[in-house]
Amino acid sequence: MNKGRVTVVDIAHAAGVSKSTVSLVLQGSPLVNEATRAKVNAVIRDLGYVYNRAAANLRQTASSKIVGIVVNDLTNSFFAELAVGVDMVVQSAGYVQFLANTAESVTRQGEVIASMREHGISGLVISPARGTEAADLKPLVASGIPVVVVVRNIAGAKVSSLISDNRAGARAAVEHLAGLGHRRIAFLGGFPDTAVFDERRVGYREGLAAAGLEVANDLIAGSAPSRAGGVDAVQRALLLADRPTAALCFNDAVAFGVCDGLRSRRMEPGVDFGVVGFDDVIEAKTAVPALTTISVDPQGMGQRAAQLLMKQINAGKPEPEALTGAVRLVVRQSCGAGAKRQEWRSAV
Amino acid sequence: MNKGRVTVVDIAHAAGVSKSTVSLVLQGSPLVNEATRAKVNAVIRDLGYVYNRAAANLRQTASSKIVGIVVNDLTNSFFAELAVGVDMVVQSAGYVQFLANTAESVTRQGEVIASMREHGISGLVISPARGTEAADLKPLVASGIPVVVVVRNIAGAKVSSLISDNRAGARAAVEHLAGLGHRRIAFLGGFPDTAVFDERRVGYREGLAAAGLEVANDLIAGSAPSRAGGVDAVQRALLLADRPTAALCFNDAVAFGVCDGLRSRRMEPGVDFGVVGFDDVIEAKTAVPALTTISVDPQGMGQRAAQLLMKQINAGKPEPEALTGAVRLVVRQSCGAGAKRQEWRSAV
DNA sequence: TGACAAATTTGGATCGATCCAATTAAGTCA
DNA sequence: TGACTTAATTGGATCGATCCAAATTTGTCA
Repeated sequence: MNKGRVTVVDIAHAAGVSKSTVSLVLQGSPLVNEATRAKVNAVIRDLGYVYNRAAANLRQTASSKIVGIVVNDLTNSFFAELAVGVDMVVQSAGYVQFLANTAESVTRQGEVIASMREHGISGLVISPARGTEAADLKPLVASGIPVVVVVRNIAGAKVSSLISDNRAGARAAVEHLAGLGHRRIAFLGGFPDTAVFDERRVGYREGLAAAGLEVANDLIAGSAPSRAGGVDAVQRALLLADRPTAALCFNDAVAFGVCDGLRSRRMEPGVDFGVVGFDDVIEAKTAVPALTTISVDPQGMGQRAAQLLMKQINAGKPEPEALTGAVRLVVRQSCGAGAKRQEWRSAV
Repeated sequence: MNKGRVTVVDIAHAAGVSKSTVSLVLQGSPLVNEATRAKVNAVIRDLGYVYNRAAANLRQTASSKIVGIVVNDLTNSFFAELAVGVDMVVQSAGYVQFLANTAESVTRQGEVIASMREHGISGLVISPARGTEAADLKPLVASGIPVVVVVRNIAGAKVSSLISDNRAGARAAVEHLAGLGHRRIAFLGGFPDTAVFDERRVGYREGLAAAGLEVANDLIAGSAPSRAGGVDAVQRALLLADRPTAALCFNDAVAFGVCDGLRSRRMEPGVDFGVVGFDDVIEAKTAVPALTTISVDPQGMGQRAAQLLMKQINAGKPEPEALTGAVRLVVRQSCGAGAKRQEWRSAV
């Protein structure tokens, strides 16, 4: 008994052919006679044979049919959806994915990438942890494995990237709020030392400038990019002498927190204060009030990233491409667009 | 050039030793002399050698250091956190995880399990898709691979399971609401054809009985187990002649939807209507009002499931165990416990 | 029927790391 | 120094599937 494991040799023996023939059947070669093919397939089914990919991949000509996906925070539904998008494409291409969560730890990220390399991934989609540098991906890229960076860019890394158009999105949001009559528009939440924060802040400023509004630094209040952070940020903003009447939030989680914070001060989002989020997570649509936000479609983004990766894997030699994901403003209730026109003044 | 790939033989040649010695160094054997070990390690670093796990696993004595995790809906943050919990344990045990999302498709689930088998996983944690039968896992268990089923049980499958104590949780929630003075308590949301729904409904009935309340079937309103489903379910419940004044919801997502639905009818959750969720997802704590719910701790559950799996992998022969996860009632605002005592009557 | 082409089948070498038995080097002691 | 133990190293076989060149069978036509 070979530990219960059935191999090509066992199949060959039982079917009365050579292992080479069995191998040809396995890969659906047209060289093999229909009658033998049928017989071999029957034996395969009878013996409960399981193909051993690891053994096949040993030949250097073969590729592993495994891709890695590394995300910085899977508990954030944005990234969970991103992973689902990748999974969909990867699965239908006959690949499987190694998924690892780094929880924003560059150390752990290094470990999982090393482990994935040892397991022979043929490509990697990564949403890097905060503080990731080009050097962290260097060995991977050097060995010719295609890498697609999503969501957060890494300066100087010679890899493909798929980043959503944060600047244009933020700008559109601010212009929309200005169009509704708001004069004091805050930018709430997010860690100021990240590239994404930077891009959105630039867009925020552009939007203000385009609307002929003054840019005041006290209207920018960073925080953790979470619901709790949003509560915190809006509370600080409301302490200002000259209060904002609306806010663009770093992301949807922050925006929900801002709504919570407003309510705890007896202000109703979309009525007493305009709120715009960023990302358009699934809950944005069904929340009350429904969240006006910049739609990024994380699942679609995951799909595009995976498609790009697949293209590069098949191409053999990866040619870095930098794509930007289109974003669009989705107007719902939280910005107050439906409410009757009024002058937005700081309530006392 | 071997396609740039560095192997043990290359290392051996460069270090002036045999491949056997290199292999011993790789596995940290005490048999090798310190001086040679140092030299070999230096060469390994210099040449940028990457260990090839697939090749090593080819020997039948070795195990793959890969586990699979299959979830039915990764976009649901409950399962995303479960996956994170599994990932934590698995990573620190030096394993990597194949993660696949089935989106409740039994067909896809079958495909991914087959694919994982071909890649030689040494264990599987699975939250099965709706409609999964014992037969779907049969070949896997037959080949001696440990399987841990989480969240949803599969009748008749000879595998280990880790299911949270749905009955006790639901019962505690209902007794709590009854203790607050509620007489008409609804059970909202969830698909009625699932085991989890069944268990929670049993607990709901037990709770009503224990409080001496009548069990009325019209107070049970199923729906999709999502935020949108919650909105829908509460709206139907409020159309009843004899309206409920509180509800136990199938899960937290439904509970949030119920809050949304109440607000859209100008009722405030925790004031005009008592709401209790199930699962205790991260947002439950920070939502406004904070959600009273049954805490299941999905991340901890993932960890326990992974630990159980690891134990079985190391044990060699998997001995099926059925564990139930403890749950506890977390009282926050949405149930109205903080509000001043009053008679709960159906508001007109 | 023999010569030749086309269709099938096959043994052996190969991928990269591990394991075993066997060999060599170093150390100990009478 | 020789006999012996202990430490360190090594060649070859092995895992399971693939690939190649070579062998075998079948088919075609003069």
